[in-house]
Amino acid sequence: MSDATTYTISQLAKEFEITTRAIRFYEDQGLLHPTREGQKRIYLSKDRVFLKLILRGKRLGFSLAESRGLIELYNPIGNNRVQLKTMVDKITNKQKTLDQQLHDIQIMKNDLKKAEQRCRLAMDKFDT
Amino acid sequence: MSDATTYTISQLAKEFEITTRAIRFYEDQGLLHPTREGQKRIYLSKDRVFLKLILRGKRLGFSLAESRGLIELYNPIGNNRVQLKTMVDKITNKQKTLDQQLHDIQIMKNDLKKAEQRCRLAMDKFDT
DNA sequence: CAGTAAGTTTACGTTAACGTAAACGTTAAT
DNA sequence: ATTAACGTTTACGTTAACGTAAACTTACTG
Repeated sequence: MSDATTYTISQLAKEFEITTRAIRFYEDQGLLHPTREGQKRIYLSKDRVFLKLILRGKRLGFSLAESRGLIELYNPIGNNRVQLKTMVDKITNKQKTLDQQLHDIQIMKNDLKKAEQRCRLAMDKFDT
Repeated sequence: MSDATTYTISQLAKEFEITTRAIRFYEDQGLLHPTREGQKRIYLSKDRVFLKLILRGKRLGFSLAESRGLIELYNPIGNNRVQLKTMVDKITNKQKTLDQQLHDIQIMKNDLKKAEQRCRLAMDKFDT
């Protein structure tokens, strides 16, 4: 499970088509925690997973703060009852927004389908 | 089809739980086109539909520019072949990003489910 | 040993999407 | 007549998420 593969900052930048600036910024915001080899940042596969999560979050319109919240759910889990309860609440909330998004997407897909049909009908008339 | 219901800016603001400032801003950006009664803005049901669309877009992380693009799909459709082709392309692109978002949501929902299970397991151990 | 390729820090600039405040005009009620 | 509730325009302020640039180090490469 503990993948020992490491990555440089430019490797990750290339793979995910983002800038190194962005990656360093995510670190500033506490989303990534690369180790150092001298001055240089070394990223573990864990960081790569988190990066994926960040970008997935961005595609869904999440802020970096929200993605940081999601990343924290990957941690070895809080110690006491209260922390666990808080965690479950956070999870439940996220699940609700995801379900809302699912619903929104269905509506939009329907609207787009209708719009597409209108276009195709109008185009057909040109071809007569 | 032509609903004659009209709305004041504060009615819409209250209904959708946004500020009047935001609504005026959307007009500035060319997303809404209320008529005027003297100085005051009067919104038709069409505007209300567009407002819904804007907020739905926001929940999915769309920019106002993107939502404006979506609104334009509701128009009486472009005149010539080229415009129609452009329109269909835009629609196809949006459909792709929506499908990508659907995929992203499935993954996230799965991750959240696992995280929730870990939490519940940890909580069960407290109750023994 | 000069060059260049990849890394670093520091810092100011930029865009989107409003928030906030000032200063003012209607209309209705007290 | 004044206060309240709602509306208007104009304009500066704010936050997030980087972009861009400068100035520098480290490592290899011809």
